[in-house]
Amino acid sequence: MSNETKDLNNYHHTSSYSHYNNIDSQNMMSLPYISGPCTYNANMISSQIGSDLHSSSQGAFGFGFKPSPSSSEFFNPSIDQDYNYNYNTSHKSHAVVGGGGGAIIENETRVSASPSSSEADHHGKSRMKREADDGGDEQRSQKVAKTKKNQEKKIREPRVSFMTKTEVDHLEDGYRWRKYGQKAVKNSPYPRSYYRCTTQKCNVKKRVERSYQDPTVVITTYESQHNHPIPTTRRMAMFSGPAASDYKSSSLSPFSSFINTPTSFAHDDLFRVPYSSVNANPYYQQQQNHEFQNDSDYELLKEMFPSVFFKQES
DNA sequence: CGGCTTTGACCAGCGC
DNA sequence: GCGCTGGTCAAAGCCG
Repeated sequence: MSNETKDLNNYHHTSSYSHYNNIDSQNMMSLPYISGPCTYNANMISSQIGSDLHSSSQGAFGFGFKPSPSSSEFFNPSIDQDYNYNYNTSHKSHAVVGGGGGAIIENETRVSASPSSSEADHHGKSRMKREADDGGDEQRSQKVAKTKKNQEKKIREPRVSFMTKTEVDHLEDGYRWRKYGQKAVKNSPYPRSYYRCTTQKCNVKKRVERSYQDPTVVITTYESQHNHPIPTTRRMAMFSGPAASDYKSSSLSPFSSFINTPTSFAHDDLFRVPYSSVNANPYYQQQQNHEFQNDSDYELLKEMFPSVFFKQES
């Protein structure tokens, strides 16, 4: 058990509960009931992805979870668009996935589209603060001015939230993260941990918090996008994955930890076992059921999660 | 010794 | 204006 897990356990039953704090539950979108092989409803996802993400030139959220096979059961991706789009739809459902390994897994997958300005403000603020701190107190006043300027330009990073049913708090996703903060969340017994990608010039952050409603669920929110391949050092040895330079061929993705296509885990036996029956690959769904309404939906998903699709198409 | 976590302090936004 | 809250910083400590 990780230190963080111990800490989280210590926080248990220390205060009252509220909602998924930063996950806008009212605006979250859930996938319909799924039985049998879990084919992810890519239609619903893609229709929620904003054009900002779609038009991203940096690729996509190139990450994939590597939860402990023994403890992690499932995870759900949701997309917290975090832009000023108006979504009038709100669906909620549960999926019951019959696992080939014998496990029955119940999950709820939501796509969140909650516009939020405070986050971006903090994002810009912190960057400004760091710049100012590097230069000493003299630049502190400049920081204020910069901050005001920055507020005029509210650049919001795309965010993707995943709800993962796992005992592991910090899921392995192939990237290296440095924890830079932990905060107690209002009305939640579980703290929220803040991580930053350790790669230089990569400002991807992620928040990890355990759902108060279901302590077995970990909510991971990624912010921004990696501008570098998955590092090959240390943890990557666990993946037996592609070389860092071979980013496009990586099998690691938000989907890949619960997708079991022959190519997805061909090199990772540990991966295959716990997710052997779960197929949530949207492309797989397209192939099997032709449920994509149009090519743009598929293309959109491809941009969001290229590592899945490159694997599929290779 | 480098990388990472911990943790109290700080700051800005927001609501009252 | 004040208090609350979320997000971040950074010093200190831990660990391999």
